[in-house]
Amino acid sequence: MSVEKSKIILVDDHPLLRKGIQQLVALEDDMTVIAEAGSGEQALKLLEDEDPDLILLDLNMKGMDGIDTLKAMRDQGVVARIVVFTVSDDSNDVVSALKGGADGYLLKDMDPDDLIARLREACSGKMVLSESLTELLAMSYRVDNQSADDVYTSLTRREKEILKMIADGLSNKMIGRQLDIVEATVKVHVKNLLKKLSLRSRVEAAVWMVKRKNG
Amino acid sequence: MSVEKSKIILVDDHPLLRKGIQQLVALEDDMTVIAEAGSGEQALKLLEDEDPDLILLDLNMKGMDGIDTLKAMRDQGVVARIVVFTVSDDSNDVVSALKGGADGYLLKDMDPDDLIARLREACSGKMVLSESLTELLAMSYRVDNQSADDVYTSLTRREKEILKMIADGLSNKMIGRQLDIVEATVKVHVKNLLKKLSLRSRVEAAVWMVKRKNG
DNA sequence: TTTCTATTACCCCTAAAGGGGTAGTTCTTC
DNA sequence: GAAGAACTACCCCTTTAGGGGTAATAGAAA
Repeated sequence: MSVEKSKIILVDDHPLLRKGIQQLVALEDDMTVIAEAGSGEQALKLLEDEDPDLILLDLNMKGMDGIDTLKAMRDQGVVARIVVFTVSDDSNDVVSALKGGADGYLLKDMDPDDLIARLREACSGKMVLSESLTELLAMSYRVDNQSADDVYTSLTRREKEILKMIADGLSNKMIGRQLDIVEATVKVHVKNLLKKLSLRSRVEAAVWMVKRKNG
Repeated sequence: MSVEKSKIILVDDHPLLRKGIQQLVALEDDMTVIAEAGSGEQALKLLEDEDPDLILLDLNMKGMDGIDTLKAMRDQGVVARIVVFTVSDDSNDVVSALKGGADGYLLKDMDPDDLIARLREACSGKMVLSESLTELLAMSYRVDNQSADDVYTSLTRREKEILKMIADGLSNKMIGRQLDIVEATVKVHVKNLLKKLSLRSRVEAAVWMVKRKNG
């Protein structure tokens, strides 16, 4: 009797990419794709019946996003190794995936043969990360120990209010008029929120806010 | 003698996706993938030797982006049908792709069988569009006559470069250092790009840029 | 050739931003 | 009631941003 094949589940909303990986895996004799899901919800349902060794999970999906799916899987007690497989090399995504219990983070932009090798490593229990992420991870630890969302909640009501207005392109004077306080007071709030967010200018604050909302 | 197969070139920076499509097409007897490119530059070089009937082009690539590649192809006199194949359902992308001379716009998030059918239609000269884009196109005509992308493309190379840096939070002085030009010159470019984009400050410009990219 | 655009660099100026401080008020929390 | 956080308002100051102008240079287009 031959060695048991590693059972893999693919979660990605692109049928084509699933097909590509599925056919790639099919060429190997030590692993097999036992199921596919096109959404987080579908994947969670699938896991009620299936017991895979590895789940390859896309982050950028319609509906429930990858990070939420990941967390839900862990909450559901899924013991399979979960490897995030995405195009995003945003440090926030990487960090929150790892904090959410991911066993790996691979970028889609990789060589097919490389992918197979990484999947094999992941099945054997190794943590797999794309090379280009190493530096990025180091950065994210150095720059902000505290995840982006924690920092935001540390802002006061007024600061959040003003941050939103900054992202709308309002000047301090205009914000003051809007809130019926003097410009000098607005500047105090801006000063404080920049410090809390470790940002150097209102431009960075605006970008931070926009990316946080829909990036 | 059998009918000639339609010759297809794939342009996408994800090897896996290329593989998926390539194998999918291989199952059909009326079309064949004759070449693949992982970047816009590579694709343009390829077209010096190859004469495909259809080019399937990803928008979101590293280096030269899809729209620029598309335009460059048309400038080079490429007569093949060019179908954009991407994840982006941003109306700006759709409009500028069509204005750039695309013969179709398909979302990656589609059924494999559907894709094959659409490719076949495209080869036969039909314009192919994903269903979900219809409403979006209507919207883009209703809301703003001048699409955001037209404005963007009206920027010079230098202005685009500086706009990106603004979105990264750099000050004029830092941009100058980066580009090895004096701050005063940077200010000239900022002044001009703000005017072209009808924006009132670098904060608005930064937000505009971020939203344009991933909003 | 001439014309036009892009890029560079400088002049002028005002407005806006940001960082430091002190200090009064209100409201909650211990 | 005391302590602390939040919000307000002002002082000081320097740096940055933005809008107007002129002008030289290089390269592409007509």
